[in-house]
Amino acid sequence: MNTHRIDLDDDLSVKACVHDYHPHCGNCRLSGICLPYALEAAEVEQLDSIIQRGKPLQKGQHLYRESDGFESVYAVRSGTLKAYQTTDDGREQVTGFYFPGEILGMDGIANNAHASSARALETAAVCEIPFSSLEKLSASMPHLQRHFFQLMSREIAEDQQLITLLSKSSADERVAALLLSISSRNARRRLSATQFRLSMSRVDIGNYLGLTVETVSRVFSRMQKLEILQVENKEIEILDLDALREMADLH
Amino acid sequence: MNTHRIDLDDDLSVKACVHDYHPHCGNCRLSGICLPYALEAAEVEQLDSIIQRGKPLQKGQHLYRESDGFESVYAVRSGTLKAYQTTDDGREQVTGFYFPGEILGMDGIANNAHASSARALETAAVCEIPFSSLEKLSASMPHLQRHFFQLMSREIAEDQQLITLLSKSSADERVAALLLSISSRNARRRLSATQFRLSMSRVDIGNYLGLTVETVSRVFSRMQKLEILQVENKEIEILDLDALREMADLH
DNA sequence: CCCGACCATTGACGCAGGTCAACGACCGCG
DNA sequence: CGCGGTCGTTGACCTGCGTCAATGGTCGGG
Repeated sequence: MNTHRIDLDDDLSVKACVHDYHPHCGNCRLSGICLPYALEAAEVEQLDSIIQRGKPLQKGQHLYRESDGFESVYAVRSGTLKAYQTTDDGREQVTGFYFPGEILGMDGIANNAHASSARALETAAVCEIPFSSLEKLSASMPHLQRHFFQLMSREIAEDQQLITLLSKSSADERVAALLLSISSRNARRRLSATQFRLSMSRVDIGNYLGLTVETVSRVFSRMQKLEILQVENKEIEILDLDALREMADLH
Repeated sequence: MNTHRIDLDDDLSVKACVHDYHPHCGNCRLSGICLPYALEAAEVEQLDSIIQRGKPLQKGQHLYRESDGFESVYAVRSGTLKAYQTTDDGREQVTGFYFPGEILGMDGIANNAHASSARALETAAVCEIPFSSLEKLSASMPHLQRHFFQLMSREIAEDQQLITLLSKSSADERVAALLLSISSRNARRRLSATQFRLSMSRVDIGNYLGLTVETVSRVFSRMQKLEILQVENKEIEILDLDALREMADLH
């Protein structure tokens, strides 16, 4: 079922109790991804103290909506979320998928209002990090400040990667690139880089990549025929990683 | 010729001298765009002291290159720059145009190396802001810290706009959106919102928008025929702003 | 002032991927 | 366990934009 949950629950805080256990950053398996390396225990403790952990989001539930007031950024603890914008004429654009350890909501800082909406693609837990507290804390913790600059910078760099992808690549390249991205993000969390379950629908994939469902489906079929991929509904197995890389790079 | 230069030079610092005049933030006409509003004079002075102003870039000259070590972010003082990435297979992707008052280079923070290259589209002057100094200063100036978070957040939000554009829009919509973007950025600098000179080539426009030169050219011609635009080489006049907006929104 | 290189425009044509349609598979629900 | 709804796949067809090619226009350098 939900392997992330298992990942996270096997090392609970000492404060844990049945209906209100309290996981914290100090023992979170994902801290290597979402926290700066260089933080000292006391600093982690401080950071931990500002973080709020709400009840899990159910599939389809919103974490925040476009134009909601901006209060916090969020770290994904388990599950997957998608961020998306709605254009004036009602079309939807998925701008990103967020996996455990990743941070979302940073596009809301500029105007004190979220520039996108975020909803859970499956049951998901998040850590809420109130931004005003984070700002204050950053001023006294250089590592933390730097880390947030870096996180935002990475988001920019990744968006630019996506821009290039959308602007220059064929359908095959786009799908290949997404699969490789998911693969490497899985690897970072010590999950399989070659076998995983897509938590998003084909519609979402197509939307994200600027393709129609039909095209995404055809690409999957084609890759399966070429024995690059094993597709069984949402279950994906990458059979030939090199071929996939080649596909993503150039035509 | 270069109206920006005139804009900037008519109010020189008292320290000005022939070969080494020293403009500073306190009297820069663009400070409303690139600095936080809430900064006090003494704070501006401090910020000013870390900023370096090199000699102008000539057309085509690089400000930084992809994978150069990351040292600074840059504020455009005059002229225009483009940022672009080069993919493995040699294709180029323009990721942004930067006008006076705008800040570039923030994508380099994540990995301590620039994620894109930046070159001048015409003679341009920039203020170099060493990032390590900026970080230190931010820690003691909450307004400044907040401002930089906001700037980066805005860059993210804008990139996401572009993603939507590339993913969902027709050639007409893309070109219309770019023209409107330039128009409103001009307005912010108190230049004409309806008449301007495109500093970038059709190739760059096409590249940025994920279109070929030919398509860009055809769209311009079509818009001219519809009396939405007056195109005379790089000189653009928007004749019907509403029609252009309509074109950008939906089909 | 002239030349060559580059830039922009326009036309003819082809193709990748969008659109429309039909159908099968899966899944949550009663 | 059967039923309706959503999701995914596949095929046939169509079209917007890319590609190729030819021509004119502009600009910087000698």
